[in-house]
Amino acid sequence: MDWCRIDQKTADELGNLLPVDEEMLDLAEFLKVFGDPTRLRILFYLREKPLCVHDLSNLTGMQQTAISHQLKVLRQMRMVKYVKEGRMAVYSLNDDHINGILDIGLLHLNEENNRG
Amino acid sequence: MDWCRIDQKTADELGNLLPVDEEMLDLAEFLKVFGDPTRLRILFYLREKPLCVHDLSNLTGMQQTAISHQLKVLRQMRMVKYVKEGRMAVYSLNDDHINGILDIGLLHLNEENNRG
DNA sequence: TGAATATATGAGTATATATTCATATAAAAC
DNA sequence: GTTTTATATGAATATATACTCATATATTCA
Repeated sequence: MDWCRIDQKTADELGNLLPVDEEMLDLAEFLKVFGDPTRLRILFYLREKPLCVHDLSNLTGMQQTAISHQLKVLRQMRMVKYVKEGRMAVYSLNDDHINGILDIGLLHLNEENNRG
Repeated sequence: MDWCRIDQKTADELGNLLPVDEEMLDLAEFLKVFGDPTRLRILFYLREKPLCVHDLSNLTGMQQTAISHQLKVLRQMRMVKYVKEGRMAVYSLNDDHINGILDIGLLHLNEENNRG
């Protein structure tokens, strides 16, 4: 084997600390959701207040269909839920980890902004 | 205006709670890094131990060039740093927020796995 | 000096994806 | 019952991106 710095035993130990491949794919798929500004905005709004599609569309300045498509992604990842009120669908957050990640994101932003 | 549920005042208040557009783009770009399984693996390995490119390549089972390309992304986002040791480049984490996000990711994974 | 090793990078390619447009469904208003 | 409103969705398109291949650079070793 041609390892620069670590031996097989160390490699095995490291490997055991990580999620297995399938879990890693699931995790990447979950975290990928946070990597789009439209979805981020939706999540930031919903963390403040349950909102209907039309309001999210107006708040973000995006077309209704664009919002609906992104809400579908968020629904499929079980990150939001909704209740029907008449012809409206009122969406809200459905995953406790979203707030944690958004908060870390804000911390990161602040530190980046306070850089020389 | 045609808001289903909220008025202009509420909309303005909500808007003030969110990062402005440019910051939102930066934040999405930062969080997007976590949305790829190869980069995730690199980050999980580096959080345990500084490693050279070749070891990361062996540990992940990815080609050296693929790892180098991803390390370039991570460098440009200032999420990793490296020191040259002879002809090796030993990489390590360079952002305190990475661990927080990875930890939340693991929590999320566990909860998803403990579902019916 | 020449060969091997470690890393980086540009080009090309295949795939993913975010948005728009057209349209469907369903509830409310008239 | 027809129109309007709220939402969802399939198709098409444009863009982003992850990987591979070829290759360049730089260091170590013989």
